[in-house]
Amino acid sequence: MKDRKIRVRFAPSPTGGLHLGGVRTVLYNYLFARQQQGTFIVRIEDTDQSRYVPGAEDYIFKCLAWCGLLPDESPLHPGDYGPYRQSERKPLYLTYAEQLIASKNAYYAFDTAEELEQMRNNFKTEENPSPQYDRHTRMKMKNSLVLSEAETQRLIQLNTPYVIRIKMPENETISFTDMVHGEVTFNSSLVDDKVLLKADGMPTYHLAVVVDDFLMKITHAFRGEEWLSSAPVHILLWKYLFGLEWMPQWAHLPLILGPHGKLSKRDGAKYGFPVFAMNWTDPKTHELTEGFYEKGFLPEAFINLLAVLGWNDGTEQELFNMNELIAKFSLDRVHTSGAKFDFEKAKWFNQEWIKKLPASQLRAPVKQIFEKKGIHIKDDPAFDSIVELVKDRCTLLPDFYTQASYFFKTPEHWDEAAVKPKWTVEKNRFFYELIEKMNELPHWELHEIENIFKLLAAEKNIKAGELLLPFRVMLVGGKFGPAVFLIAEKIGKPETINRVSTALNIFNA
RNA sequence: GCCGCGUUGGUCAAGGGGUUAAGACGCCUCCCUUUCACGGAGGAAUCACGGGUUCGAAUCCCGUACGUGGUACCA
Repeated sequence: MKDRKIRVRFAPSPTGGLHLGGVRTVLYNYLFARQQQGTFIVRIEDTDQSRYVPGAEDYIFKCLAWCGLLPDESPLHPGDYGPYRQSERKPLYLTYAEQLIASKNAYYAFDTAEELEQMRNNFKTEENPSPQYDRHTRMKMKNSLVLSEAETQRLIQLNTPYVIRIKMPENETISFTDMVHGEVTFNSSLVDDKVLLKADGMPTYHLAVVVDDFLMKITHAFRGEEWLSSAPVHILLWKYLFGLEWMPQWAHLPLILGPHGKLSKRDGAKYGFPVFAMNWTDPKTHELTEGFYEKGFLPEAFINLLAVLGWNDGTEQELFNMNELIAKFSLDRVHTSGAKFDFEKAKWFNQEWIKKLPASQLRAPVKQIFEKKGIHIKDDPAFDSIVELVKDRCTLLPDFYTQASYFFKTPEHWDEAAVKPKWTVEKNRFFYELIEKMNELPHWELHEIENIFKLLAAEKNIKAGELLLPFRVMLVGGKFGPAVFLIAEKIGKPETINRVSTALNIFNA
């Protein structure tokens, strides 16, 4: 790889939701690009027309926007290396595939799907349950290696569907230095003759990545570890087509695992945690997979938790903002082993970020939750002070609703079980008299309220502590929330009196 | 089956020949708090196994086991 401007790319296939692991790959790309003053590109790998899913591409960009990981070049903001969708680059690939045929590193294959299946069945043994199209079998198939030149040309003239396959060399050692794994070695004899160009004229991933990474001048290529096994194919393609000195440096990132093996949508549904960045509804099955956004995560927290799932800076620091990540991220501290995703820890990150951010930054998303529940916020400064008051009690954004909705509306149910067992006629009388005292109170202010409350309690010879919990349940509905007199002050005199008398009816029923 | 990559508490992890093997999440106990949280103090729990190399191995080497990915005209 020559010395040149850093260019990295995230290359998603628009076939569905954007997975946790996908976002982390984007993130590492982004951090690396920003740190190295490079360019971050998004290229859409839509070469499989049978897997085209409408809406998936828009969805991906929506997720990136929410995460704050916007690319410098993409189909939406093209740079000088477009088009940025592989489907729009289709004519390019044939040229390169034919170049490989000319150099005898690839060949035409005319086998039908049925013939391939037959081959696999014929050669299947106990030791080899999945025979490959490789040096053992290719001479028994229908391809330009066994057919005469004339016959090959004739079939092509006849519009016989064909694919172009790479011809893997025999017994060559292929190795490269991966930025996270170090030296990785393969024997070419063990790799099959992968299809490079499909019968519909579209390239497979293998051809497309190599061609596009070259044409787009990619210098560093990050991808999931599931690609490591096909690295030898890509390395050979680089060697045959463009020269190894132009090949990007590879970084194969460790997988993110679920509770039992690879993390899947199913795990999310089963264990009740999101696996996609944002909600995704499959347009065919209408199946909804939950997203971190809708679950109530802050993008800051989502980015933070993803960054440290497979990387750390070597210190005890766990909370990082984007700028710190850009400054501190380094590939040589990315782990080699997969990490199990722990939703409990993920929630902790969100809670930390809620505590960390000022109310002014929490306001917009929290407000949105209230609006959805039918509570319209008019007074932003007042709302901010309430957000500030309850944020220590919230781990996910919707918690703000349960923790603060009583500031805006009368509770619908009361935790009677917390009060009733210790309810007495004396307490009952206390609260009736409290209503009167509150009514007479000229200045509705925290300390004044507390004062009359305590004086009355002393007068009635009841410990204030005995009365505080019932009072709280009357105002809040349950035994939670900040200081009870503060709540009374905030909701105002008429509403406090209203809630006390409403609750009294219920406690006495 | 074959090939690749991995393996430090339940989970995320630091440590890369000599350490009482950090820290975080979660769990438990206590303190703070007339609620719930926040905060604070403590606790239980670990180097997959077997062989080497070495005065000494979590750390290096080799096996084994296990996990994981690949083995598609999917990415």
